[in-house]
Amino acid sequence: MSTPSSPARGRPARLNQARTVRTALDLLNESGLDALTMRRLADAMGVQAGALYRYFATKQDLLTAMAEHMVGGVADATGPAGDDDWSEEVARLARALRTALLAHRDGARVYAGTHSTGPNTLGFADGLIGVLRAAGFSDGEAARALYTVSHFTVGHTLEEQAALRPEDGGPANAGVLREAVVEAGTYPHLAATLPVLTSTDFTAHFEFGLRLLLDGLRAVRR
Amino acid sequence: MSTPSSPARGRPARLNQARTVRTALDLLNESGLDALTMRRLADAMGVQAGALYRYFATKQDLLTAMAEHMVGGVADATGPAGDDDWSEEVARLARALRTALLAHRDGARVYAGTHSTGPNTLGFADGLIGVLRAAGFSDGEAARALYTVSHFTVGHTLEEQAALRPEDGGPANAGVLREAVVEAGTYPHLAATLPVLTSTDFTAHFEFGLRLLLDGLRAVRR
DNA sequence: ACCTGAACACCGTTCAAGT
DNA sequence: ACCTGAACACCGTTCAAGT
Repeated sequence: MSTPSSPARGRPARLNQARTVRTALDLLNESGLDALTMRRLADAMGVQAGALYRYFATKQDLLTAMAEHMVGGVADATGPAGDDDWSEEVARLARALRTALLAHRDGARVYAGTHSTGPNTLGFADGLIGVLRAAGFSDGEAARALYTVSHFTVGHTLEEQAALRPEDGGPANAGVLREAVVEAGTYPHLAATLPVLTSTDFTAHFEFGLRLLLDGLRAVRR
Repeated sequence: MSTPSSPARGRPARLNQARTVRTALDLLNESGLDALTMRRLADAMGVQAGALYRYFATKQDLLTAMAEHMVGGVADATGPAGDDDWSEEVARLARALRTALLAHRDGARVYAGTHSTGPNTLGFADGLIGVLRAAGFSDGEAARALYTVSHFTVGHTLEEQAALRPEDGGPANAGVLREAVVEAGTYPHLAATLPVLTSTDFTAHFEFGLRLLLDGLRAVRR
């Protein structure tokens, strides 16, 4: 974090961290992660690429700030009055994370490639662990359940967004898989389940996995 | 797949797909994914970078072949006589996938970034779905369970390997998280569970998540 | 204090030309 | 048929110098 010193002497800054992150997220939505370069971002802000390094020490730092911004509000995905049972609260948080990642092109890829310790990321983690601790899970169970839910959610959304990209995995992916399975003729179980495997109802896939995790947590709790 | 035509006329080839993939995996282990460039790989093979494009149309194709090679043998991770119950078979397959990804530096990152339709990847998928179908799960349940198990396993291993890298997430990560949580003073649940959250017993984390999924599958099956 | 201009050390990929 | 050499169109990052 290379925040320029506070007293506003000299020229008024044309750049700042917040505006840079917002512009970067706009550019991400328009062009995708592969096209998000420091030069193009600088261009979009009417500045030279080197100038960005006054606000972010590395591109990785910028991506981390973008990831943190993307999950803003996810931690607030708690029950209206908190009278929901714990499994519905966990489901709400997981769904909110997926939705937040889906809200930006390549959102899951950006999130998976960074490790924010900002308030949005930590707030989500604290909230999820808090729900489970309140429900009687041990510290170890609650912490590990956070990891399981997070890894599943990010892993799922990574695939979901990859399947939407034209280059790799797009509408083509289903065809490629079908072709490979049929051509080989040696994968009876893949052949039998192809309609489900190539379904684009990603919400159904996500909800199935989420249900497994919640049922698993119920079983663990005895 | 740009396999050069079969009849061996002209010069004997110094390059081929199999040797290139093996050398690339060696280089990956030595230097990591970020240092795996077409130029460095060509160098390691005593050739110019452009020559690689006779065997792989793009770097992405090379990475896909590497991913496919990495998970060789994972599909064979089935019971010694097949007399195990289905949940132990699924566990075996999931553990074998994690182990295969861990066997190469940045293995999960390579795997997550590609979509192989080779026999190792499809064999794993077919095997896992087959175990579940034989156990009485519906086609839809079996196919979706494959996705859930895969996404969790890859997501987990992605984090596990990120935590082992020095630059981002290494031994430093635990410290960074602790610092952020303590400094803010507003994350009681993270503070309480910090010892578990920063534990480097990744096998325990993985086994917990796997157990949730298997218990969830048992519940789904009624 | 903030940004420009220009450079450094690279990338993935293409393709005429050599052997 | 297989590979070289050289180029094209980029990258992230640094840093003296301007204002």
